[in-house]
Amino acid sequence: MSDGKTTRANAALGAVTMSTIGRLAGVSQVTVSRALSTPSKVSPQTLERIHEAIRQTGYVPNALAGALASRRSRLITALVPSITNIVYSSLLHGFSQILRNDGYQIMLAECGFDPEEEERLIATMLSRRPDGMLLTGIHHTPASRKMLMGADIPVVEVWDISETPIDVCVGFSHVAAGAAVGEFAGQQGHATALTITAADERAHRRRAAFAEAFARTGGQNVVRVDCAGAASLGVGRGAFAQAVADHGFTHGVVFCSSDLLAHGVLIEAQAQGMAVPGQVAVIGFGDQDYAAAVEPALTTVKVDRDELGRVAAAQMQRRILGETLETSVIDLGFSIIRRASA
Amino acid sequence: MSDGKTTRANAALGAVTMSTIGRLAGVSQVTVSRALSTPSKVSPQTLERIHEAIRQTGYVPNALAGALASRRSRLITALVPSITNIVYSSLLHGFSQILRNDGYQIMLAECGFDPEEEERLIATMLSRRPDGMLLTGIHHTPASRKMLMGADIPVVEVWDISETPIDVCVGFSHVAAGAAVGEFAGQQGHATALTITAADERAHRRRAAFAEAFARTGGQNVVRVDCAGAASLGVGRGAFAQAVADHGFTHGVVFCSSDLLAHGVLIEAQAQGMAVPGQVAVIGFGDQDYAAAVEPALTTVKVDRDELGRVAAAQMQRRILGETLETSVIDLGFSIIRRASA
DNA sequence: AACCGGAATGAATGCGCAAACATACGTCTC
DNA sequence: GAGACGTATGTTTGCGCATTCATTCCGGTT
Repeated sequence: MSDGKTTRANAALGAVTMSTIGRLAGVSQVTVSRALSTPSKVSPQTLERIHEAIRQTGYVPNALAGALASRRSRLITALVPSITNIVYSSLLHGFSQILRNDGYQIMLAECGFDPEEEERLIATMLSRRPDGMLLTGIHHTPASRKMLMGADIPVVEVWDISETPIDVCVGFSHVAAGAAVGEFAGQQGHATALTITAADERAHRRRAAFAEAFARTGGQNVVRVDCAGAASLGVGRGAFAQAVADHGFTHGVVFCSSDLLAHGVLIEAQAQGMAVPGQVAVIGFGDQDYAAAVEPALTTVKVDRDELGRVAAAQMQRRILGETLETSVIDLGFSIIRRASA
Repeated sequence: MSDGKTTRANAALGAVTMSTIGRLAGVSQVTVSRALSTPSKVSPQTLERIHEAIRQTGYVPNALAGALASRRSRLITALVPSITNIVYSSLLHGFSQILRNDGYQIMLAECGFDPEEEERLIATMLSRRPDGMLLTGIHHTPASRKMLMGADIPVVEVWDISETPIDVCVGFSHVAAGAAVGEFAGQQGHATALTITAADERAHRRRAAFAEAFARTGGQNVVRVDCAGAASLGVGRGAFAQAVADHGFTHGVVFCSSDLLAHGVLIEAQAQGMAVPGQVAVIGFGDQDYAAAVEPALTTVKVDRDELGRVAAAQMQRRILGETLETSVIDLGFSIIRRASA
């Protein structure tokens, strides 16, 4: 026992440390450390005594101290615009599950859609010395980029693809997705389109690509309704009602930036007695679990979020292991799921 | 400068520490520490030099080391059954916001509805030495309780109330809520009720209380459908279809354990041509934002989740400041929001 | 018998910071 | 002008652990 003084101080504070356990088991602190991280290097009898001491005291290792000493925190931070938005939280599901199995903890934070707020959060998160970081989207402030590159940890950007990723990015092209829906709508022979778009930069990129492709494929005109806040069923209803009332939208195709908005449109169209898809065709985005369950079932754009989370996790693992990745941009694509609504 | 050796080692590793900053600014490490935590104790000129050095190097403080030295991590962990379930994630919203303003970071984890999994997560979370912990629900394994009481940190349990909280609990009585809906349904003169309940222990307590109160208030019989997995719109539709097909449920009141399930019931009832609320009355739980936006608008039980998050945060703050609280159980109640569906 | 090599353990050190204590140099008071 | 006090800084120490480098003890070799 090397640290009589230390353990006395601990006792006064009531804190149980590795030294406490060691003293109870008749070994030194190092042996306890080994028993927990590399048990094969400790004899079975010693291991048993150590575990007994841990059981008796209810000892919980101090990961802060461990991380400080080893320079590995086994912590991965994730930054999403909104945890209440199922698009992002479901993506995290696959991601966390895989990394949890590797012994990593995920620390989550919500940055809204504001790059400045994101920058502040990146700074506080980096102060916890994570072993890796997951970001949503590819647009970050210059200061954020600088901090991240200086941090020298793997950074995975998801839900979009970029020519110039910070490190690795996994996602799909929002422009391609919007354009694909625009062509789909145009080919169905609609003359008029309505876009309902939430306050999300990526949604607006899809909208712009949609409008361009719709016009190119024979569409005549596009009515545009942008929503200020977060998407919700009520916002979708309201936006559609507004398009009908203010813009005289009575026939055509509606492209919503999320299934939630599209669902709101379905409800409002039904309330107004408009036939879907006969009079109004509705297309959502995201293929949420309810998209197939609504009436009529929703035509939408599917992005495999579970797969996205899994691939992001796999890339994170490989980067943590120090592998230099050949491809740093992974495009997972999307698909249009055609159901009854359009 | 006391630590020439240390700084040399740092330089080799490329790590910027307080000593690095101090050297650049011509002061000691302590002064840098003071500049960041108590700037009023440092002269303006020194402060300026320190900030300049921080800017140049892109220094980010190491919160792990700070927490280890000060024994305060400025970290609060929260454990919820599911982050994709908006009931819990919206509750966290108010909670995080308040504590973030106090300089606390929130670390989130998802435990499903499994106490064993919760126990494992509590252990890993405690290893990060949080300054406080938020738990969902009041049922935890004995080992969990022991760890938490031993950790000597504030623990706030939310979304339920208990006779024997670990520390503080903030919520409402699920039994009282279920009973209130049961009476409400009985008084409307329905003879038959259908309960659709997700796999959630609290939801089942509400269901049982509902059935008891419904019978007491004149109800004749209760059809019971329990769902295995998580609630969703599709599951609600399916459960209602099953009740109609297998149990011959054609008239009466439906009490769902969540608004999501209730929404599914609305859609299925409409698809089957059943009038709501004329033939079938539907009652949800949670008062989600879409409850008012669906057709017909959903009658439901409202729990002020924002308020709940805020109160939980306030209690956490006070306990962290060391105040011994008079009341450790706070019942926030609930209310039945009567809309068109029942 | 001298040697080797592996298994099990321990001593010493430092991760980056905050807290306690110490010092230097003023300014104000009687 | 001696003491008291305040402001700005520095020195020292240790938080609890992982890492590195010994050390001891063993059975097996030659």
